Amino acid sequence: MKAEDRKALILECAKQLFSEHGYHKTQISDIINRAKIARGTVYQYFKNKDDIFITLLENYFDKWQKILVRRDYELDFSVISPVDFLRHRIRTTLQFFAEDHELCNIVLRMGVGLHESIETMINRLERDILTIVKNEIRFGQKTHNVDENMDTDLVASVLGGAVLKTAHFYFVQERDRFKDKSVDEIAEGITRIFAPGLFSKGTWS
Amino acid sequence: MKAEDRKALILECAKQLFSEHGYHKTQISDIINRAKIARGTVYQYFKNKDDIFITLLENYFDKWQKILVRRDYELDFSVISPVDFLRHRIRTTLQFFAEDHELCNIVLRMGVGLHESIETMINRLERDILTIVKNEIRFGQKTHNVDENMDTDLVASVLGGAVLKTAHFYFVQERDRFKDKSVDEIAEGITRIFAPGLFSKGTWS
Amino acid sequence: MKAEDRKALILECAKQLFSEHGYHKTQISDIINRAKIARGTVYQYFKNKDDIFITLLENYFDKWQKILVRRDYELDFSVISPVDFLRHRIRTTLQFFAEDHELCNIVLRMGVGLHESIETMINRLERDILTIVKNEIRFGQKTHNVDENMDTDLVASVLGGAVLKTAHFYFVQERDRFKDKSVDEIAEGITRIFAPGLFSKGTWS
Amino acid sequence: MKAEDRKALILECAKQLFSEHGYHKTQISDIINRAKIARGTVYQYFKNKDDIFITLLENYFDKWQKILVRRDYELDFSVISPVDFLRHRIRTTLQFFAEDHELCNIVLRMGVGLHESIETMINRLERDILTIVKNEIRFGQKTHNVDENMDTDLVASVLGGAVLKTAHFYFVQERDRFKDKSVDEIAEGITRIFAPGLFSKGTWS
DNA sequence: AATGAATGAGCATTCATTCAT
DNA sequence: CATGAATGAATGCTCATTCAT
Repeated sequence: MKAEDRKALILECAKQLFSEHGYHKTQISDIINRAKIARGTVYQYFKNKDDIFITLLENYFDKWQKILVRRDYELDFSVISPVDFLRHRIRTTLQFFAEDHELCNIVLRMGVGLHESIETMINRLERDILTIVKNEIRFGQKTHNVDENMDTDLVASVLGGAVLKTAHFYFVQERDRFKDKSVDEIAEGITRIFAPGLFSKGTWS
Repeated sequence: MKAEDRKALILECAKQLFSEHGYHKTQISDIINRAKIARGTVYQYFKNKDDIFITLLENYFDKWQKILVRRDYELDFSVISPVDFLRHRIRTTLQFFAEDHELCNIVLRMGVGLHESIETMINRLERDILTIVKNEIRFGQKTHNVDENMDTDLVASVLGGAVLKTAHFYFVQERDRFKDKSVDEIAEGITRIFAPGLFSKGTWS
Repeated sequence: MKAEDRKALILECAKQLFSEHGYHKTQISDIINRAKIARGTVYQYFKNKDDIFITLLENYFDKWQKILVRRDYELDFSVISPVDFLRHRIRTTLQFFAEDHELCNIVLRMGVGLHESIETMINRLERDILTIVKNEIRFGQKTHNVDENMDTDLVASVLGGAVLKTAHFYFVQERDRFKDKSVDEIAEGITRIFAPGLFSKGTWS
Repeated sequence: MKAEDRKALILECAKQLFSEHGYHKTQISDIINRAKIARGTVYQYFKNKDDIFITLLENYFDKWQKILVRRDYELDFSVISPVDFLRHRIRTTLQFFAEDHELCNIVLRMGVGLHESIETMINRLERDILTIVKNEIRFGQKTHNVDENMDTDLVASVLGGAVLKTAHFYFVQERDRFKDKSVDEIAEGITRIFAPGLFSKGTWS
């Protein structure tokens, strides 16, 4: 077996396991068992466990950037409409994640790998939050303020993802940079983005 | 010191540490050092380390639900417009997260305690993704397809959060339930939600 | 409740628990739960956990010595035969253990209190040893060398207890004192004690 | 060093320590210090501390059974007398224990690792019991009812071991099975086994 | 290069004992 | 005397990493 193949084998097995059980619950033992190689071999190709994980992420990111660039060549910007461009971007991104759900899970849920009981709790919490959002959209549909053809699962997921990520962005990640930004201002901004799409009936035939 | 206070003290210290360093890198020793209590005391109030984390999440979720209910009393549904309702919901949720950025960090599971180098890598990846999205929005603004008053940070965060969360929802979390749903269909749905808000000029005065 | 009663209560509960689960697996918590007293109260009457155990053993030994002395008054040595004396001594001792099987268990099986799996193993080993001895006695009965009315359970227990205890006495406890004593010599001695009783037919009508 | 040797080394050191200080007082640290190996090495060969102990017991029991079988080939059952057979069995068993006094101590479970003070107390109790028995035998010798050549240490050990083991067997171990058996019946049985051997003068020349 | 036995720092958890109320 | 919250020393076990073969 060639060196490159062996490295790829380790990465593939690690990817599966990191996705299934998360970083912490995945042990070197698990990786070598699945790859059917010796313990020391891992360290011939990777500095340590972190290195495997980072390589995985880097590969993934590179792949994404390449896809973005490649797909762009297919677009003729002088012709395509903004809506088509947005749709294209979203589709390309989704396609990318759809093709490798394991890496999708790793990148978007790095927190996985806590103990059983905690995972259960987190999953319940996530589901509960989405359910609440979904119920409110359905209420909007009943009162004829929201298009009945809208997919509630989709809207809940989009809204939930947007709001939570934005909260995290302003209040944690870039907290210092935006410490003067008021909650009202952010809420207003998000509302303006969503309101037209959510409350303009007839677009979801 | 009353028993309830002591339990609250442990939770408070644990919350800070879990937020700062994540679950795995936070040790019982860190908690007791910060709380200035004895090792055994932790186990008088909590079954184990997991129990602390779960209690934190549960408290947080309860708190959120209570706030949602309480704020709803302030609304007169017969009068309020759908947009106002949406804005209200978003503001309430943001407010909640803004008030406790530590729990925000824990719940949204960034920095769950991976090693230094991995955290760095993940953060870079996240920032890079947002930057790409931001650049595209700016491009839209230059071509006068997107309102120039729009906050690119906000839109990037909203769009990024929405798309990534939706990818995770359909391709990982609820993969089996939606295995027949096509990527195009999902992309179309997301586009319909965002397009009206993003490309209707004049709403961001 | 009077002080003496309270001390007796603690001893009684401790005795039960030490017998059921052994010294190590019995925790102070178990004792105070069963006695329905406070944790600190135990230390008002006993210096520490050891003190409880030792008090239990001492009480037991005192009791036994008193019974031995008391019963002796009932005997008229000028009349009683040696056999009757032996029978009397054995009966008295057995009676004593029979009256308090919990303390019997504590005194005779101090080793109890290991982990589940070990206890299981030890018990199996003990049963296996007795079974082997029993089978050999039955073989003796089939070849008409041993009285058929003899109770094989009893003989196995007596022989097993005698040989194992003697081994422990000469090879562990008093090893130094008897380092010159040969195994053959000891085996010969034990044989002489048992042979007449085991192979004289007709005594077990 | 070969793997089997290393496992044997751990077992040997553990055996010594378990015999010296008992199961509970023997720590993994003690074992690795004596074996001069690393902490983790222990867990490469044994699942946990219990596993070491159980392996020790199992090895010992297997060894005993094998010796019993091996020695039996040496016997010609058509020729050997019952007394010779009994002597042979006892000698074989004693020989086995004599060869490994450490395992003897472990199996017969004295000194299972209680605290210093308790061990002392238990040992005193044991010695006292044997002394009482010994004195009574000497009294029998003075009254010429017991052969003067009899070894009082031996008889005390045999009688003590037999009676205590039998008490434990009927009143604790197999309590439910024999709840109808009277103390008198048991005492009578034991007496019949011992009386002929103890009171027939001239056999101990 | 490949192997896998050996390593040992690191950590959660237990539980007898204390002491302020 | 009684209480029970607080204490902290003690310990078994894990698992990423190393290195001699």
